[in-house]
Amino acid sequence: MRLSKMFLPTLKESPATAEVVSHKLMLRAGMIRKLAAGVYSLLPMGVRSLRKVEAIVRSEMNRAEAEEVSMPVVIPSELWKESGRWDLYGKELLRLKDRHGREFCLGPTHEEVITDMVRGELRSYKQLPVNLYQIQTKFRDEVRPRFGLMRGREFVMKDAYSFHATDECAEREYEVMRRAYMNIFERCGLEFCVVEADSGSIGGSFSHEFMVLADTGEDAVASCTKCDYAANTERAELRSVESFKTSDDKKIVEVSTPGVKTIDEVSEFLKADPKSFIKTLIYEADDNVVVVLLSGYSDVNELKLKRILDVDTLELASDATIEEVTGAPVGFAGPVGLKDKEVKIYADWSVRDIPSAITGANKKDTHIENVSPERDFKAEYVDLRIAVEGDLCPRCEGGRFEIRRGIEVGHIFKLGTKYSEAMGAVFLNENGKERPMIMCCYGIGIGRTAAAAIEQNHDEAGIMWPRPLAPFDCHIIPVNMKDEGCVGAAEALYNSLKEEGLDVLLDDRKDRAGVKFNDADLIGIPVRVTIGPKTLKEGSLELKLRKETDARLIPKDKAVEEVMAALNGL
RNA sequence: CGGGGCGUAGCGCAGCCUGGUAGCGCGCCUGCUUUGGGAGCAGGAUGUCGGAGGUUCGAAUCCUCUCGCCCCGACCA
Repeated sequence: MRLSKMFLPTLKESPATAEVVSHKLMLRAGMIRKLAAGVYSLLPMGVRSLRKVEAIVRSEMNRAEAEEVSMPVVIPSELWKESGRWDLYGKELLRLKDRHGREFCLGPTHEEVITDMVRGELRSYKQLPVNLYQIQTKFRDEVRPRFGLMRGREFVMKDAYSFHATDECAEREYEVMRRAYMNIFERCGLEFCVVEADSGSIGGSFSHEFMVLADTGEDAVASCTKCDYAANTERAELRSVESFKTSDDKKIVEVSTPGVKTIDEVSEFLKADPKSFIKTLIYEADDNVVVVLLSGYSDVNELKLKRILDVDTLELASDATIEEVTGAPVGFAGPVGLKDKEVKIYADWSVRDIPSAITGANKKDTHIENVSPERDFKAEYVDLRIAVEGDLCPRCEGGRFEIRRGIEVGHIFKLGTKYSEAMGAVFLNENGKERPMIMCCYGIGIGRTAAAAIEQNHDEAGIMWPRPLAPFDCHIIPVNMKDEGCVGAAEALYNSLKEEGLDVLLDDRKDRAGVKFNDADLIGIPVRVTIGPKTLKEGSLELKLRKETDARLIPKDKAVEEVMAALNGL
């Protein structure tokens, strides 16, 4: 491609609204432009780079013998009503009506459509398994889209769905896909890790996320320093505490704490360590009220709580409910004495580790000291906290958690029969018995992967594309467009490299060298060849890798081989 | 949804408090010079000041409503 003819509007300054590096650089490098919140157009440079991601994804999916299909973006509401998600999915599902008033939605994910596609067609265990995928635009009306392609409302996703006759078969395919995903992200040149994850509203029995490690990541990953356990912190299990720490038998005493409510305030007021507090939270779960206890320094993991309670909705109780349950204003709740009120108390394991605790007294302006969990209240002990740095690993002896930030670029789920049962996707097994198909699904954010690659590969001057994702392989810069030798050599190299099958960018604009160099650094093509009159006189050109600071001279008549060699070394 | 902020030229911003005929830098166009890390000089074009209503002799500026965008939180495959 000739840069003089390319639609490549680069920017010197970052638009004010961009916050993260990948977003800023994608805007500056002329890859994307915003149309509305979370909705972007891809410019030629953006398309090129996303196509590279798609090509890698497609080739690995095909190699794993999944088959490509293409499903509609506009989906009739009936399918979503069948699965039950029309009512459960919430506002993220963009709903619309056609001219007849029939309801549709824009597909945020395609379990319903694919299930509808195979049911009726696949009737026998002999026709299973199948694995179908597509690369397609999705729409999710996110509450807060941000960071450009990282979290858009409209985005390109590769989604795959497999159908099986048996659990074993489903799990085998899950493993095949896990490997395919590892190949994909390795081929993209990304530093990533695979973690256990929560399956969220998509449902299912287990799932793994593929996380590109980057400080700007929206997810936190806990990984063991000793064994290979790694999980999203919203999922990470913690080591259980089986026995109570013995208390020293002091009697409970009330202390007056006028107007002092939060753990910080009370610990300051009583000159007590926050670790000796039991934090009491009151939740409304579906239609019930539950009380949750944690050690004073930890935070509740609402996903774990939701799973334990097996409820759809969970939120902190209103002030009125808290007063009703505890008999005291907000800020003085505690577990002691609550047993009369028919509320279920769940305590995190960490509470067992506090022999003599301070809690609210369920009485205005009052706390109590010397509370002994075993002696003074009954609770069900479960894993409820969010994992933090230094927590003990649940899987090995002596390992501890390390917490890092990650960008979720891929997610695979074993769904089980959630959709096949709801939608009647059944087959006949060897015994002629009707059974729901076992399903798995597998997703990759294409644009997000490209964005994550930039987060991981950039410097002050711009993008440093990993070769496999780069919009072009080689960038040729004739330094002076009025120098015939210079232009001639550039044209010749441009043509030869194209003949080698490379994607080549020739900066044939009549601009000064500085402009070209700065744009080159910004758009980040991995190999750059500079052709200037000075070195040309000696029969050489300059070859520079974007990731290295220094250029080296190469003989003009060996230029093609040198460029190929440099690319192969990347 | 709660809290905060911003909408003025393609981009980045000033002007608003204290009302008086819209400005700066970059970019863009023309010409000459320049040509190895975002050139210099000269000339030039570009605005429903997000929108609607109001106050006023007069509104980018004050008031009301509204739309859009961004950040933090809540929420979320």
